[in-house]
Amino acid sequence: MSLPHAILTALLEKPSSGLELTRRFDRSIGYFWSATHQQIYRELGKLERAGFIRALPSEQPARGQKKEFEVLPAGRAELTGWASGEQESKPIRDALLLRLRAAAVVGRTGLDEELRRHLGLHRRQLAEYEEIEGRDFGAAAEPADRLRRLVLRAGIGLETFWVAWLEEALAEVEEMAAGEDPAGTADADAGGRPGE
Amino acid sequence: MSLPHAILTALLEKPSSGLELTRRFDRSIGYFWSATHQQIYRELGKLERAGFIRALPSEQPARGQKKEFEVLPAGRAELTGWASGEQESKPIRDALLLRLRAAAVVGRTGLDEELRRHLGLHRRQLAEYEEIEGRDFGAAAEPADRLRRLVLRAGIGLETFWVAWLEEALAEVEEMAAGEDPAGTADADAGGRPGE
DNA sequence: GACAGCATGTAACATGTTACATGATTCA
DNA sequence: TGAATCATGTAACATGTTACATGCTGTC
Repeated sequence: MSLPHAILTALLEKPSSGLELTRRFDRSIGYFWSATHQQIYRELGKLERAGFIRALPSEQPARGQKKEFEVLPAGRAELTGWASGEQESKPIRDALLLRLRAAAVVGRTGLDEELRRHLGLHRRQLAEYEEIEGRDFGAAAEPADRLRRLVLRAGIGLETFWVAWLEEALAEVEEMAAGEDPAGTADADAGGRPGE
Repeated sequence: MSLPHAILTALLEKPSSGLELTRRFDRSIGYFWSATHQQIYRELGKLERAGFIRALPSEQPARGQKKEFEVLPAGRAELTGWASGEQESKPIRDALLLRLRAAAVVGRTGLDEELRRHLGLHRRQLAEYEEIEGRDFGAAAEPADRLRRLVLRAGIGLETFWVAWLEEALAEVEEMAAGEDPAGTADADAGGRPGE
């Protein structure tokens, strides 16, 4: 139940059309909550029917015509309630970690290239976040900007972690390849299973 | 498309029934790929129909009777292909960050308590991971265990990050409360919007 | 008027969540 | 025999993904 609240937040920051929202979900908000345009249009319809948002009156009701939405008081109240309550964070769900665990059982063919590729991606993302921080956030500003900067710093911290972990993982995998299994393709045994 | 592969990995590590899998998805594998028993049973059905796994022959086909599964060669091949190919990691999706961003617009009522609560949860999770590392992984072992340890170290790194970030966020939010907005409940304005 | 690009959608399907249903086993 | 627990499932719905459909606007 977070996409509607992401949309309400974005619309409070600035009334927008579906496509404008889609673009903002590719940057900004999208850095920690992504959504496709199909999801956004579907959700805009629901929010409108629920009375949380309304289309800005601009006479065109037709398909292919731009349609801007703004948040109504009920929508702001809904968002306030959601933001101030309790909510558990979901456990980690990461396919790369899963694949590492699979590689422990079926062999680590191609693993080092994949780790290197991800390392490159995360380094690029980290650089992008750091550029945004340098460009948009200078000295301590008003509360709203300080909160947005905290969010950005979470992104920076996470990417920093991934870069460090991937470097560690790559070193470990290369050391394993240099060691007892020159081909690096043999299946590992299934005995022991610590970590259960 | 990761749950079937998570199940194949788990079954290769050890043939299991649906309920046993469910339990392992609450520890171990579940630390980076969670699943409920309903998902697991549904997926076991699909994997069986696809010829990737089979029920161990033990005569009982009835409801309420334990049913153990093992991976067939086709299943192992499927997993090997999935683990050795390319695959993008999904962008971050974190509701707490989204709520921080919402708080920048609708006010930060209750935010500090929520941050403290999450800090406690992440500290506990970190301690659990560290205990597992100390208990199950000693000196460098065989390749399979070294890979599993790498996965665990990702969990440790992520929790370490969250603890550090939450401490930073809490300090910042408390400083904001001590500053220009004693009540801490007023709405922030919507002007500026850096980070777009 | 043809085409590119903008803008809004529909449809079908996969995955994840929540609530509930049913049968087997054990033990008081 | 009745309650607790183990074990396997169904149903309904919410959310996310992929592919496609339709109408508008500007420009060559």
